[in-house]
Amino acid sequence: MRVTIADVAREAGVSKTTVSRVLNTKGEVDSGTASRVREVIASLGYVPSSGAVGLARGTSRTVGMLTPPLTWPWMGEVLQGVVDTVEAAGYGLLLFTCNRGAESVERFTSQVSARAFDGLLVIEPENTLGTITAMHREGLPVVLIDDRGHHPEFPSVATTNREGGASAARHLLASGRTRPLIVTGRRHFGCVRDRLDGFRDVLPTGTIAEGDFTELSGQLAVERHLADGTPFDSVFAHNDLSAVGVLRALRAAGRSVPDDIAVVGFDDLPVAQHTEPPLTTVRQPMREMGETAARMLLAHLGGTPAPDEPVVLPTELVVRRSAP
Amino acid sequence: MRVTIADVAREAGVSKTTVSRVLNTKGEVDSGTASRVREVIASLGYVPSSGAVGLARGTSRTVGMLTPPLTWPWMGEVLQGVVDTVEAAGYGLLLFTCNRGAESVERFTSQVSARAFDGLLVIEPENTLGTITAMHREGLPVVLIDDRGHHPEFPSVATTNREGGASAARHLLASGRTRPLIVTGRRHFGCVRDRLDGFRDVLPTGTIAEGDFTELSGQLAVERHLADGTPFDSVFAHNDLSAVGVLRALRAAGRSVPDDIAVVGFDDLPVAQHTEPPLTTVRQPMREMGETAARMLLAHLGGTPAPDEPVVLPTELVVRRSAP
DNA sequence: CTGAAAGCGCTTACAG
DNA sequence: CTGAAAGCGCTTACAG
Repeated sequence: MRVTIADVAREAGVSKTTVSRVLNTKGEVDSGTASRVREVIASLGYVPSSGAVGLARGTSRTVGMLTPPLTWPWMGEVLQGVVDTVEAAGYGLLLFTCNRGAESVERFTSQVSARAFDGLLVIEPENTLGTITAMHREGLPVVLIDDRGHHPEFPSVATTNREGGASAARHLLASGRTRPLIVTGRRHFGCVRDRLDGFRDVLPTGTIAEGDFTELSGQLAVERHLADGTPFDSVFAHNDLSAVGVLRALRAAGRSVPDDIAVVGFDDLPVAQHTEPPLTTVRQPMREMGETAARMLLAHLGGTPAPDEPVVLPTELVVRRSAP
Repeated sequence: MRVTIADVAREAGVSKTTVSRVLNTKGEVDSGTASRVREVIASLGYVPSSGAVGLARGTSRTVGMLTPPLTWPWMGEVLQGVVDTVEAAGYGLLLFTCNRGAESVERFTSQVSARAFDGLLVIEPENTLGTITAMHREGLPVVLIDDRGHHPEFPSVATTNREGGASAARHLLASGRTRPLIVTGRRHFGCVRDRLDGFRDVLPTGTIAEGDFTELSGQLAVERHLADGTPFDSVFAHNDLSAVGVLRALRAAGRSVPDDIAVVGFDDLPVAQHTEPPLTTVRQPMREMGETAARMLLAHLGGTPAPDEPVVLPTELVVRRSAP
């Protein structure tokens, strides 16, 4: 049988009210009584039922998190940052991915109405930004971890995409490269525009090839421009995955990296250390973004008003052999 | 204000009991009454509070999951398999990682006592198998996703490590390799012993180097045996990460893969497609293991007795250029 | 400093 | 087929 607050009260010879006060350290309890109650709690191994506490208090001490597919290469970092922060605050983390179409979005929505969690962390809500915005308007605290420049009407954490692009350009320029091939992601993403603008502020020359963040798109872009005869002495790929495709195509074409062509990526995934040659890249602080977003949400739940500007964490250029 | 079952009852002119029966499709309700209630539910946008339902029913319709660091390369696959299955069943998934030492284990333990979830999925519980076993004995349904051969006293899902090792050996033997260097993981892991045994059943010759599943350990093993003058015509690395280190060391030493030395890994991480040359490896069905474990746990929660043998999912040899 | 009682929002015998 | 009432395990005014 489960041990309840009533068992503790009986055993300690006090009321449930008093046990509750001890549990929640409400101060106004005689210290002798309090320590007696604490002893009973320990000896009985009593732990309050989270469901009952939640019902009585009207909060769940749980935050929800809605993510894109967990197999995305940097998801583990973000998630780890979130889990660590949430756990340390004594909150639970409820995970949702909604990657099975409308039905799963609906299910998620009803979890929100069911008050299964007090606040929501969101990453890259492909087609759900509208739904999320509606939930936020209804009063659900939300924080977005935003790699793509959505600029929502609720708090978010982002990174310095523009400065990241600029840092890549400065690095290439410093080693005398002036004719970059830029392999972007989809142009409708805010982060892609920012990375591109930052880069071109510094290095306005070169060629732009629109990719889609996949390895294949990096490979195809290089193959096409090599075939075209487009002259380029370097490549700035908007993410590491497409940079891997770039490296592959260059190797296949017999171009040496970095001697013929220097390559810079974006993200700093683990794979960046394992490419041949290892990839110079602009690091996104994914774990820190997860931690920061979780802290913002928890602070908001604790009553601190949320910042009305996105919180922006700095990128960092990581120099490896593909662009020394 | 939150819409409650009382609001629905009043609006529909019935008792809360009746609304509850409609909600839980208990049959014994007049179909006219039922549809009227359903209309009111829809028009009010009523969703039952999960906390209240959980308290009244004594279950949370939530499963917990305890994982090692989420940045491990194959965690995303497992987690995705679990989340999909759990979501589809209408359950929530509460995530814990306990990677901040004793304090976080304690916190996790108290979540268990708090009945925050009905059952637990566990991956690779480094130092927590004792705790978990105790929880299982106390009545918590548990399923282990087991990459390491723990053979616990509760249900688990595993993969064919022994046959996987054997398939690697058969493949190498078929291309005429007879002097393998085997880079293992830590020998106390059951999976390491199994992979080794399976391999040696087929190919009992060669040299064994104990590694620890890190890239560095693969690299060092090769460097050492190259320096030793140990003759080997192939390498079987017990995971892909150490295989990456193996490839790096071979390249640095000017050995060609696969002409001089063929290399086979284990796992089939995404990186296996991006190494130079791409890595032949034994695929572990991580996503399927996650799905299967989640299904087993849900079935158990639904009353089906759990299988007393581990459920074993097959590995598959994926042939790429490092060992054609 | 302490307790009796109401209430959080449901479900579930029990009675009709 | 339907409802009143008790109960799930807590918290929180309120009164003393």
